[in-house]
Amino acid sequence: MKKFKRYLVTSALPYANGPIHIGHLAGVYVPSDIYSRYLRLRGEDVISICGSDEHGVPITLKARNEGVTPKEIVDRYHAVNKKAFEDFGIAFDIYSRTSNKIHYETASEFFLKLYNNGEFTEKTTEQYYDEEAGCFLADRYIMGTCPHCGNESAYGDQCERCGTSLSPSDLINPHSTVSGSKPVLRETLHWYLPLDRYEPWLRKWILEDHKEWKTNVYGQCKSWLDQGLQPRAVSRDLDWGVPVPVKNAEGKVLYVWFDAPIGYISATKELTPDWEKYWKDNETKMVHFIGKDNIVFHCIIFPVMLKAEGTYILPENVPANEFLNLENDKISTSRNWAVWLHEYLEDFPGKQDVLRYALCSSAPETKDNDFTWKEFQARNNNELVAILGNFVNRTLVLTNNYYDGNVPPVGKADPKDESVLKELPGLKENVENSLETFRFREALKEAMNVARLGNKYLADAEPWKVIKTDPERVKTIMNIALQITANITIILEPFLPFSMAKLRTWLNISRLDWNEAGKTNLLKTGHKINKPGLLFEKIEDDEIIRQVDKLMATKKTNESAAMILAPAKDSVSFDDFTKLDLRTATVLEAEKVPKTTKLLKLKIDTGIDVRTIVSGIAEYFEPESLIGKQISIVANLEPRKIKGIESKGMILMAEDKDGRLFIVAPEGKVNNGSIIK
RNA sequence: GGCGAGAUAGCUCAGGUGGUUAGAGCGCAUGAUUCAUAAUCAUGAGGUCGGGGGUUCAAUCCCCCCUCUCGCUACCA
Repeated sequence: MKKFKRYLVTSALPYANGPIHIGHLAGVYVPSDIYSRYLRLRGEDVISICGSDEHGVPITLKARNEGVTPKEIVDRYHAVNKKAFEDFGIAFDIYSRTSNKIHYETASEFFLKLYNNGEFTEKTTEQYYDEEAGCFLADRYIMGTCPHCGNESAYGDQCERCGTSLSPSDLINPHSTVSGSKPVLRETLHWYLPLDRYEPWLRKWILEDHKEWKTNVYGQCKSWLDQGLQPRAVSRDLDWGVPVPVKNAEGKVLYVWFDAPIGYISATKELTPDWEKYWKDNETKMVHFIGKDNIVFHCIIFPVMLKAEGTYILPENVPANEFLNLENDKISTSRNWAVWLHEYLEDFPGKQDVLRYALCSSAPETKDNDFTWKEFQARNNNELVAILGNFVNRTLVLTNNYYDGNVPPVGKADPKDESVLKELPGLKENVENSLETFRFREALKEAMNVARLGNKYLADAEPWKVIKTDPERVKTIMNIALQITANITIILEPFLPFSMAKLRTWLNISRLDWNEAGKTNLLKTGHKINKPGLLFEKIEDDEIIRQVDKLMATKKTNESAAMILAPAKDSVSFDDFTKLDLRTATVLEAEKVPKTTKLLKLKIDTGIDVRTIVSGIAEYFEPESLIGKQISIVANLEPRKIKGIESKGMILMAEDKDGRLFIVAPEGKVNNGSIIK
């Protein structure tokens, strides 16, 4: 394996429109922190970079909703998250933010360099424009009626009620959320990064040179490359972000995906004048810690940017994790289904390491994983308390009882002692190998094996028995148990920094270098240790019940929450109503439209004719079950081609809160073609 | 529908190159033990490796088909 002189560790920049939750931690920040703490402990030159990602449309929207400026939003969450990370012991060397001046400069320079090198293509497209407010509108700024579910407050990119993804042109009665006026299409110029130009290079760099990447990462990249890459716009019409630094670009900013990863660079610049050493020297190993939603940006787009710029190094690895669920349900900010870091820190003061441990032991490394409070409790009580805390406690208590806290001398080691001591270097190596291949769960398990080894040793050697018959022998036993304890302070340090700091004060030692691990003379004979406390406390059922209840309350709130009903529509004249030709009809044939998930092709008898309707209902109805069913239709809707099939009309359905569809039909059998009025 | 990832013990997961009897932690059962926060240590039970075909002397692993979960994507008048 190539040896590197220094390390640059980046962690995905959290988006500054909400607080950090356990999903972020398990996927990104806990692993990256363990990794960088381990490297520091080994004495490597390593910097760990993170910061708030503060641009983009969602922040401007949230600001608008709350009637504050975007700056106020990002200031708020930057402060909350920065503090939460600090309190939790995520030891970034810098937690910067993309609204900093240095970032504007860095991002502008980066853009200009690519611009001047002719790396961009320009394209004029039609975008929606608000004539009253005098600005272009991002999709999110356009609202209208969802053509799918009738929700009148659907956004131009998505209807929040039925989850359908939309484009602004889909909306019925679109209006700008800025001024309320009707948006018009207007031409606008944007710059594009032609990813396709770099496809051959990417194929080699990833598919051939980085076969060691995690299968989920590698597979996803391959999938993108095989589908063929498209040029991607690097600018947007928006007033919140880094302005595009060229002429005739008023009102245009760098698209947030372009701007955000450059945040890693500007944060490094802010941290050290030596930043180029980390970004431009082949002897630096760069590692991006991210979640799986970010794979394409960090493995394809950002590398293309760096490559196009020409002077930067590329990541050696991108250990993306999958997602963490919470109590069997997807973590969701909008549904408040999460364990928020700042709340955890309040509810469980001093228990940072417990959460670090629980999240690392069940990190979603190879597939989505589920966090439950019951498991959290079990990890604490059965592992941290019972195995680690207990071993440390019995060793320190015995030492204090027998020797008044002085480390006793080692006598002649018997074969049992020697075999135990010989295991230490092996365990240390196991942890190293696992960490260096980004298997954090495995690394933690191996690290805990040191404590297991200690417990087993004590049980076998039985110093509390031997003390009655051979006190000299007990000195050796306790010395060895103490050396194991000292090893624990090193090997578990990257995972449990708070507890190991505590343990060091009890052992009365300062922090030891990783390379000391495995040695059996870390504590000198006669060294005086302090009175210990408890390393971990049991977590009782009531604390867990309280947390689960909190979540159940959330669930109840969500379930009982009234369906978000579309507001009443403007009244229409009777004449307008009579323009609609609503009729009864009967389904004659029904089949799935090939290569679609939702579409059914129906042949129906409308009384006046037999026609074909394509309808997006396949997820809720078996085709056969519809045959013979009476339905209601809009008979005079403009025909439209869907997946190449001409659809003449629309079937009326009632949609429940959860998206389930129900046929709207006459109560009794009536003739096909009967008018509905 | 397409693409990617996954499905292994009650739970969470290993199983790098196909090769004895498929492993670990937690949980469970039994025994030992009492220095320790009812902690520890030992032993054990527990598996149709999602289902079905195929290749092979040999398949958890390779190939094909299917089912289910997650993500990306297409589709919704």
